[in-house]
Order: sequence, then structure tokens, then C-alpha cells
Amino acid sequence: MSKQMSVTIKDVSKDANVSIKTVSRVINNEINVSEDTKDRVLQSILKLGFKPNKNAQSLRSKRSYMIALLYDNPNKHYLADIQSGILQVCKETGYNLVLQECNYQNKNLGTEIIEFIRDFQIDGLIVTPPLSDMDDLLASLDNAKVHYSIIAPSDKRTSSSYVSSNDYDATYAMTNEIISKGHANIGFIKGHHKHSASSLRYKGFSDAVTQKNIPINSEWVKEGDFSFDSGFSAGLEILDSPICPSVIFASNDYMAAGVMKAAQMKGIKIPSELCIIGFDDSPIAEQLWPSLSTIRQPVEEMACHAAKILLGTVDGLSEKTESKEFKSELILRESLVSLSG
Amino acid sequence: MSKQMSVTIKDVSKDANVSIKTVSRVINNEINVSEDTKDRVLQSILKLGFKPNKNAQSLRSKRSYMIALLYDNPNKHYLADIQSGILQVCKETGYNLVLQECNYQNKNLGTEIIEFIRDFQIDGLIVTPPLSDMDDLLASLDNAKVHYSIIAPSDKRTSSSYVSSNDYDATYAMTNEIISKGHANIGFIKGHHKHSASSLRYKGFSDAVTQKNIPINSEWVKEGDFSFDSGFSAGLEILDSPICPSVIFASNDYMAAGVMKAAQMKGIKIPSELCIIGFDDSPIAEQLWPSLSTIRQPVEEMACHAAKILLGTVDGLSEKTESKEFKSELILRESLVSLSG
DNA sequence: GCTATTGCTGATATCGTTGTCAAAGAACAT
DNA sequence: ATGTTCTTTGACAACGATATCAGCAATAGC
Repeated sequence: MSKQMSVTIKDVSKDANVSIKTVSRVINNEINVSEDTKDRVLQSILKLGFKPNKNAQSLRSKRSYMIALLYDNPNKHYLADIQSGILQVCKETGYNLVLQECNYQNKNLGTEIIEFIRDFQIDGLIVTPPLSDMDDLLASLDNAKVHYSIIAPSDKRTSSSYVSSNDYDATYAMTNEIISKGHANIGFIKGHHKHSASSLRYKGFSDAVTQKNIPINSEWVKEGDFSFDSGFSAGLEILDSPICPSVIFASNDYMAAGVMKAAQMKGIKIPSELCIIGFDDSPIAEQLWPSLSTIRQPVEEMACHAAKILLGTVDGLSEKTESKEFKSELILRESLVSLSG
Repeated sequence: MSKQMSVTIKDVSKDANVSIKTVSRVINNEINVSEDTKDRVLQSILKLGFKPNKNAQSLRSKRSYMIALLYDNPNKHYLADIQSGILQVCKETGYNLVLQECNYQNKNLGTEIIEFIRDFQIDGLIVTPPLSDMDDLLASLDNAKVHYSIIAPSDKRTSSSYVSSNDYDATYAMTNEIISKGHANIGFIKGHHKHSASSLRYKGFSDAVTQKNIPINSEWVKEGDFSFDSGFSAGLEILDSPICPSVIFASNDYMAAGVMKAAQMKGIKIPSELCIIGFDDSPIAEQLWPSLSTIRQPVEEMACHAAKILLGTVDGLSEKTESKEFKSELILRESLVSLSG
């Protein structure tokens, strides 16, 4: 009904009887503004409902107040958790999140991303697995002096700003849990080789069994790609072996669900004849019957932290935040029981 | 190594020996530029690698080349599909997508969204269920002359730009399919009342059974909220009835999965003793055992279309796209069989 | 031949901020 | 007093695009 045009810094300056530069100083929390004038300006801002124009700010100051999420990950729950973690921080700080889906096989990925950042003056990036595993990509970003933080398994610390998960420790601990329940015939399904998490998870498993002098039966070790289907076929293959393991440990819940379906179709009873373990604590873990024992990583919290780290380096006002390793948690449910007999 | 500053319209104008305005004309595909000069300018643009600065464009033209996705929906797969549909169109057109998570109970939602749009000069919105069911919100947007397109069940056509799904037809058809398999004792689990889809899906079901003179047993009709847990408890309640139905039709797959778990825990065999139907064709539908009969809506395609509609009204270059109703598809899997005996 | 219309082009103002730099006054040292 | 520094402030340019409007040919209409 009323005002058509929005309020500008000029209107505020008139109302507060100061120059536009002084208003700008107040907005940006610069020093050397007397308490007196600062108050006056703040009052005018409040009174007029002034909001700085982001595009004008960006144009002049070369900052966009936008950060981007880089991903190439088919796991929708994972992505959704990542997103909501970042969005929490964005909401607090007034930044906005832009999605940038990538293809990790794209040869020009680095160049394209840097171009994208330049075009939109994106202030910083959050890089997620498996892109955070690509050293050359990170090198390009460093080289172009792009601000970013990465979410990655804990072996990746080339970057100074990271949030990491201890995938190795997690499968190591879970494997010991399995062994302590009397199992010695354990199958394992690896994840997609492009994720560094895959090898770490397998290593945690193999180190744990080896330390207990339990041999690894290579017929029971398969490679999947984190998808349900790959878990299903790997499960069928393993269960076709002359001797079956009493546990199958899959590198994520979707593959574990695939194994469960394979077992159920073959009439194998879970958990009495076969125990199944997953990784991630996806919603499906709780929804399966029997429910899935798995490992929970605080993904949303990690994303939240990654966003804070990024804004700490990008935004003068936000406080600096340190890199951090997050601990995983074993979630024991119905699909794992002690070996009977 | 080389150029520090980015190329501006001024550089291009010098190189092509024209005024900056003419370069601007070429960029924006305006008429009244001779083929000759147009070619010359395009060559210079290519040669210098010029990319218009989005912030400067936005500042002057009041357009941001960003659209926002409005959502308040806990279904992560649904959201992920919506997002990737929109992102496809964004990629083609050079727009960017900003996420805006909302709370449908927020009293100031309309005001806050309009403020957000003003602050960032967002060019348009895509509104998803259940927000697209809120007539007052849509009215606020209309009133503020905000461009938007909505994704909604087909009864919502208050907006001129919509993409709709025929939820009624879908459950109507599926119910007939169930009846044709000899079933007459059918339970139904409704979705969250805040979604208009919930009542439409129920109406499709109830109209179909009523037309075949099959009575509705109110003990077998429960209300859930689209979550797994709500489906689980509704399932338990129904299966505790003195007489059990031979089919339970849930308004989405998560609730159907809940019913399946409830049945399995009670030792009820699926599908021989109980058939289960879902809605959405979520990934879980295929992963359950037995796999779930359900209804597929082309969500990603719908989102894609919604984005096209929006950009058609927002962007001069994009072509106008019409509103459209999308058809659903019955997906028949193991969880539904003919009534034996 | 003269005016009206149309097609193409450019000079310059403008969007709403922040950056630069200089000036005015206060505070301090000499 | 006088010079030096520090604090606070403002005038004006600048960011990189689009908008306005005017000018100049070329064509059309009578």
C-alpha cells in the first residue's frame, strides 16, 4: 500500500543527520564511530526498517553473502542432513546456501567451479565426499585462493579447514563388538572405491580381525558401490558360498538392507542364522525388520561445524572455529546377536 | 598467473569498438543490433572470456538470477527429487537455486518470505506441499506481486502457475486394482491433515470402495502423519482388531513400511495373510521384502516443469511454459496378491 | 522535395553500497 | 603556544552492469 521503493542508506543518513559513509560504518561495525552517532544511526535504521541491499554490497565489496555446497553423492539422506546442518548456520549469520551438484569424473571440474565462484562471487565452499577426496581439486581451490572447508574421513588433512569422521575407528570398534559376541566367520562388503571412506572402513575391519588372529575369507569379501542393489548382489554371492559366514558387515546401511533382502529371499533367518551390520544409521536401519545394527556419525552436526569453520575464515564478524574430528557411535539393534551353538 | 581483474563490459566495448550500451544489448539479446556489430561483439566476448557480473546486473536491473525453493517437508527423498528437478533447469538457464526451509506453523511466514525476497532480490519461488496448500500464504505472495509456481495436488488451482498430481485418481485406481484381486476387507491409513493430498488420497479410496458397495470399517481407518512410526502404530492398532483386513493401504511408503514391520513382528505373513500398499514409490518400496506395491508420481519431472513455468514468467529469454497435471502410475510388486481362498 | 518513421548507436545518468582520502577538532607532547 | 598524533566525520569516486534519451542515417509516405 505505502512505500514502493525500499529504504536506502541515503534515507537513513538524512534521518540521522550524518553522511552515508557513517551509516555504512555502523552497518559494518567499523571502529571509530562515536557511541552517540552510532546510537542515532541505529535508531534511524530501526525506525525506517532499513536493510542493506545485498547486491550493492556485493558489487562494491566483492562479497556475495552466499556459500555453496559441492556434492556428488547419491545418498539423499546424507545430503539432506548435510544441508540442514549448513542451513542452521546460514540462518543465524544471514548467509545463503547455493547448491552445486558436480560430477567427480568431470575433467574440468576445478576450472568450472572456480568459474562459478567468480561469476557469482561466492564467498566460500563446503566440499563433501567424495569430492573432498580429490587432492587435485582441492589444490586448484587453494591455488585460486578460494575459501573452503571440507567434510571428509580423517586421513584427509591436506586442507587446513576440515571436519572429519573416524571411519577407521568406527569399523574397528564394531568388528571387535562382533567378535566379542562369538563370531569368527565374518563377511564384509566394501563401498565405492572412489570414496576414501571405503578403504578406511575396510581397514578398520581387517585390522580388528587380524589382531584377533581371525583369518579373512576372500570369498566373503565383496566390493559394492554403496547402493542397495550392489549390496543385494554381493549378499547373494556371499550366501551362495559353500560355507556361509555368520555375520555380514556392509559398509553402509543401503547395502546392508540389500543383504537382508537377499537373505530373506533365500529363507535365511535373521539374526539367528545370519547377523547383518550396516554403517550410517540411515532411517532405513530402524525401519527394517529385524532392525539393523549400525554406526552413527553425527552428519548434521558435522555439516554445521563445517559451515562455522568456513564462515569463520570468510566473514569478519563470525568467530573463528577450529577443525575437528567427530566420533562415531555404535548402534546395536536386533540384527546382531551372540553366536548360538 | 595473468589477469587479476576480471573482464568487464567496458573492455569488450573497447575491443569491439562499440559503446558499452551496445555490448549490453548483445548480452541481453535485445533487438535493433545489426548482425555485423553483433558478431563483432560476440567475438570480443569470446576472445576476452567476458562474463557479466551478476551482482552489477542485479543491482541495476533488480533481478538476481536466483530462485528459491520453499519447503517444509520431512520427506528427504521427495525433497531431493524436487531439488534435482529444479537444478536441471537452473543449470540450463544459468539461474541458481537457494534453499529456504520454512515452518508452516509460523504466523509471520508470509511476511518473512517477502522480506527474504526483497533482501536478496530473489526472482521467483517454487512452493511445495504443504506450503502450497496455504491459501493465505499464496495470497500474500500474489499481493506482493511475487513470481512463483506451485507444486500441489490437483484441487489447488488458485494459482495460475501450478504443477499438479492427480492423487485422487491414483488411489481410486489402485483401490479398484485391489478390489479386482478379490479383496473386500481393506484398511486405510491417512496422511498428515496439513497436506491436502491426505484427504484427496482418502477420498479416492473411499469413493472407489463405496462405488463397489464395499463398506468401510472405521476400525481399519487410522490417521498417521506420513512418518514410519505413525504407520507402525497405526498398523499395530489395526492388526489388533478382532477381525483383520486382508489389505492395508497406507498414504505413503514410509507408513506402509511401518505397517509391514508391525505385521512381521506379529508373525503375520505378507502377502499371503496381509497385503500392503504404499504411495510415492520411494526407494524403500523396492528394498523391502516383500517389495511394496505403490504409486509413482514423477516428482523430479514435476519439479523440472515447475521450474520451467517459473522461469517462463520471470525470465524474458526462457520460453513460456503451461501449467500441467501429471499422471501417476501404479507400481505392482510382491506385497499385493489375489485373495486366496 | 520535405516530413515522418524506423533502425541502429552512443553519452551519460543511475542502481545502493563501500573505498579513498582529506579535513576538522580533540588530545597530547614539546 | 605550537606541532604532532589520534579520533571522528564527510565529499566524492568507484564497483559493473542497465536505462534513458538523444542523434544520425536510411527508408517510407505524400
